[in-house]
Amino acid sequence: MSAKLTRQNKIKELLNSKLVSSHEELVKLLKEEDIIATQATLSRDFAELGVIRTFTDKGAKYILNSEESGKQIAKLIGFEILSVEYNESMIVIRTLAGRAQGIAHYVDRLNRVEILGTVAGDDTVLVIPNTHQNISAVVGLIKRMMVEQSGTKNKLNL
Amino acid sequence: MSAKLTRQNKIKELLNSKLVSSHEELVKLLKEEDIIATQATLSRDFAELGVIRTFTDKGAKYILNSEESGKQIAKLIGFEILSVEYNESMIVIRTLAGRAQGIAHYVDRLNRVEILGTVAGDDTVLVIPNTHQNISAVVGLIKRMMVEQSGTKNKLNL
DNA sequence: AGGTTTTATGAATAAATATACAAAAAGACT
DNA sequence: AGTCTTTTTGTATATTTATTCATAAAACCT
Repeated sequence: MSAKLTRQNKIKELLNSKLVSSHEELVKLLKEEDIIATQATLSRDFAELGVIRTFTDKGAKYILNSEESGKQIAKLIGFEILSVEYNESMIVIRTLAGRAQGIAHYVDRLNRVEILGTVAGDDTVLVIPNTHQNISAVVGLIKRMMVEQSGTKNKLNL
Repeated sequence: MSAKLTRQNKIKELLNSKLVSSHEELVKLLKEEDIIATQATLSRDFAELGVIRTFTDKGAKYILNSEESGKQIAKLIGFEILSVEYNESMIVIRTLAGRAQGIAHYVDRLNRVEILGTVAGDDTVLVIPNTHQNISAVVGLIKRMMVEQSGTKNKLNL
């Protein structure tokens, strides 16, 4: 495994397990694991990994992008989307009985600004786009998402 | 509305509609709307609003993380509302898992003509306003209702 | 209203992050 | 092996963001 990959994997691990508030802090944590890197390198790593900075009561906190972690969840769910339809103000996803909650949860975890929220029943998910968003763009987003995750493009009528 | 609230609302609006890559950039955008503020103020606003920084192919991008900022205020509210957001045709109330039904029931019981009905999932309530109703008026109604319940008006960013 | 406390803000500056540039390391291909 | 190309990294520095300290504004009392 390349040095870069080793380091980035360790970074993911550390971000998931510790509260990291600055690049320099992470430099030290890495050093404890015998991985030497400078702040500049971490700055680049953060961009590549899509690390995001959030605010906590204790100041900044760097975490891995939720879209990434969301994708991990998705694999566990296993989508069975039957259809994705929409009118001018919302999108309706049809799925198998009992799957809607999981799909809605996944969509939520994507944390996309384009999406205001979701409501899930048993076999239907309602996706509410944000104001100012072109709804077909959001539909595209969802379809791409689902296809990516399910790998069953052909089965779907997308 | 206080100057701070006006500004923060405009910030939310701008972050949802434009790609903002730095504080200074937002200073200028705000100035175009006749809102004068310095970078220092925006730094504080970002922390309060729970704005997060993500990476795009075009560099940094600041976006709202309603879930995060919502959590900060959640404890202050009896219902545990995380956020109240809306687009041009409906309102989405986020809450903790299992609370949505109770909140929807409460909204129903208000028996307001402005509200056509509600749909509740597990952690999300959809409020459908009556035709021709000004949606922000209905949002105001809901927020006031929540504040009445919690009695913590000033602390909330609602 | 006037006095007191709390909250909000700006200017200056400290602290943190991103980047330009040069050099080293790693591959790729004879 | 050697040469060329690409990728990765560090140093130094530019840029950006957070904070300190002082002041102003707002809220809160009698």
